[in-house]
Amino acid sequence: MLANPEPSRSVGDHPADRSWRVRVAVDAPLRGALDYLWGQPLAPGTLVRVPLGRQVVCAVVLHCDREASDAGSRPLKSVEQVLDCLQPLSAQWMDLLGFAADYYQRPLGELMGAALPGWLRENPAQAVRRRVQQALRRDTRYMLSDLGRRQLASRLRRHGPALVRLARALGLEPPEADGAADPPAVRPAAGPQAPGPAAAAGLDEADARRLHPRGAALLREWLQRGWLLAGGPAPPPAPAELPVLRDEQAAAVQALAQQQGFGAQLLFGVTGSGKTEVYLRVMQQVLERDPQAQVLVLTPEINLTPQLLRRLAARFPGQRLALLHSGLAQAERFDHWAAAHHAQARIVLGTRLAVLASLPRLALIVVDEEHDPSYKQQEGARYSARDLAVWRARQLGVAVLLGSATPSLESWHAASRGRYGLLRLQQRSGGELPRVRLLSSREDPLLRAGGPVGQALFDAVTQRLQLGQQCLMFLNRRGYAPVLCCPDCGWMSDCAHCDSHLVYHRSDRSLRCHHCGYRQPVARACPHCGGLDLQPVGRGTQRVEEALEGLFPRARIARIDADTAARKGQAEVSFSQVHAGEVDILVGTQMITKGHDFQRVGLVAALNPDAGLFSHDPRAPERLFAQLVQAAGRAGRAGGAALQPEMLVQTAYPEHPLYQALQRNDYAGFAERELGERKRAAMPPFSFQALLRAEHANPDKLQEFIDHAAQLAQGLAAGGQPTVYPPVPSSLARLAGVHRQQILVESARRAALHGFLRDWRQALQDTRGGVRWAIDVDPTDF
DNA sequence: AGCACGCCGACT
DNA sequence: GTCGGCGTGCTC
Repeated sequence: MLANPEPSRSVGDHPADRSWRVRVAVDAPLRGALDYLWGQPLAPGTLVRVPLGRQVVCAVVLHCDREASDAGSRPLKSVEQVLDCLQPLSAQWMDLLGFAADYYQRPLGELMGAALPGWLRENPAQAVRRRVQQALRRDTRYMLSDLGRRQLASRLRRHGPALVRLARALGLEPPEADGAADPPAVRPAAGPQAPGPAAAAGLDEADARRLHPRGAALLREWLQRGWLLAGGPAPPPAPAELPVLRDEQAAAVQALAQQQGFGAQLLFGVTGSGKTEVYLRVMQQVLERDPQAQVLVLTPEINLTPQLLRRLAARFPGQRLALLHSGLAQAERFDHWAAAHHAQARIVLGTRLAVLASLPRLALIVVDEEHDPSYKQQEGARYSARDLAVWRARQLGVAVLLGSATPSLESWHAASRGRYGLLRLQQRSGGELPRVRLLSSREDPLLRAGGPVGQALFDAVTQRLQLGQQCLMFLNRRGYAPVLCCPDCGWMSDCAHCDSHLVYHRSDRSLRCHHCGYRQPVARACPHCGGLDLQPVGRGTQRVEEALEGLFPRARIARIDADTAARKGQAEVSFSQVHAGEVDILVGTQMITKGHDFQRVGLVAALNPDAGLFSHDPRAPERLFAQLVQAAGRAGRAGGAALQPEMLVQTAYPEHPLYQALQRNDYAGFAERELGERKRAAMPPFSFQALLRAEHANPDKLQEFIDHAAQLAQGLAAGGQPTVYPPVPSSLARLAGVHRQQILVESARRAALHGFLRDWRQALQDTRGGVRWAIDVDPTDF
């Protein structure tokens, strides 16, 4: 299967060559499967290239049987190429994608298209073959398995010296003492600390070729027989070098060690309680128990978690680690995907799309920051990577570990019902949790005067700066001011294409729409009345930065948001300046609350987080709570500071239960209250929802469609299952010149909702009118 | 999704 | 007289 030296066959013209009917899924918005012909039967999961219209596309074999001679119907086309250098996708992978396609109401081919690397889809078989051979060879080292050790040991005497050299280089001890063994030419394995004997690093194909004329072929052959392990064994880290686990951590690791088969465990740990160390220990157990096992680690955004990547690489230096995220170049992503698909990568670290990766030996899934909204795909197939991770773990009978300091209400609810295990980490390993102080912004003179910083916050910052500590200022608005306003006539800088304001950016004197990207130079005079006194209203990070420069003239101030990060690497430069102590005050959006632990930050301030309290989006409070907890966690972990780290929240509603719970560090209390509200309102997790989103440039056409859809839904939901709410404009009713409406449906029973969605989708598919629409199952964004 | 085919306005 | 708008329909 692997690296078959024969080139893939092209189609022949003999009828005998076309006697099997191959049913495939293609990445086109086609509901049904397509049939082709091929000379031999192809296993389900085989990747092929097939002609479709006048192009050739990648497809996955679903099924294969003898050609049914349908006389009269149009003759089938033939499969063009079989990508036989890649193992067929497993039945379990096919089932996973089938489930996801069905659950999220999307064509199977579309899901497969999303799961397979784009490079694979766009390249012919020969190019794929070349790349696979490279990808699987490069940096891949092989070690003997126990089986291989026994088999080779019993054969060594019968073979020549070249084979003996090869076997020894792979780690087979010489049968008798033999001091003359020359060390093989082996590069050290990738990874920051990979010392140890040369054999521990394993051999790659190039090394093998140097040791034996047929070395590379032998490696492949032995790999197939199970004599070899890819990646080499994890040199087990010496226990003395590992951090000592606290009791809570040890108990969590122990719980996972004892778990048999499927189980979802919610690892609820405050910031700094050592969740990552628990992941690493549990991973180590799994990787050691089965020398071929693979672990999938999901993370919200890979660019924001360089520390996790570094720790994985440092802890498992011998293992090949694959990365899967959209930031990789296409060909590079293919290499990682292929390494995972052929089980050479034992550890796969990726963002939500990685949950769909082919992982034939998957034995454990870790979902870090499981509450993070970015696990939900917001276009195309709108799947939840967290939910699919749990499904996949159940399918395979393996553990899934969901980690968070502020779990999603869904997971918390599942844990409180006993459906998930609950593992708590409540102690912080280094330093104390920052104390939370709520600062009322109501009577503050500095805020009344229009500044971003109240008196209490000003004093606190001053004190920290005097102590040589750093301050983090967190504000969820980039730009200078969210809108420009004419005091004479009331004109506001509205976007011509969206129902939103143009944000004033002072750096280049532009007005920009943060939704559609529209951009224009800032007007000198009011375009409506000609008034010259245009006023920026409200505050963004740029304006805060400017104000802070005035308030703290001697402080070194840096800003990190999507605008400063637009320059490649700029954010990392700023972050490293903070780490190096070259910055006193860092201003930014939630970008600064993720991924980085700052040792010298003594104070974290949320300048104006109240918008999350009263949003029409029912999930806004839990997002706000999670954000604030995350921000608080940035405060220095190095104990021994002269002053305890603090989180300050400037709010007009210090008595609000959300802030009160934050102050008590009481996630459980917050969650119970939110869940109570959810229950009263019959919202998830006490019901199941789906949303029909429709959009069109012409509001009348959109209205016509959405009314029709509502009518259809009412007809299909006779008996009240599910509840169909009336159509409403979406939160940005007009975006980039397109009008948007939506219909919410909700049911207490998932099966009822699901059956309804099937029928509704089918009926909608038959309606014409050019309106773009999609069903969003378990929507998180309204 | 692509990529055709198919009927109605402003251009060499 | 053509070039080209995107509505409609199909891809085994």
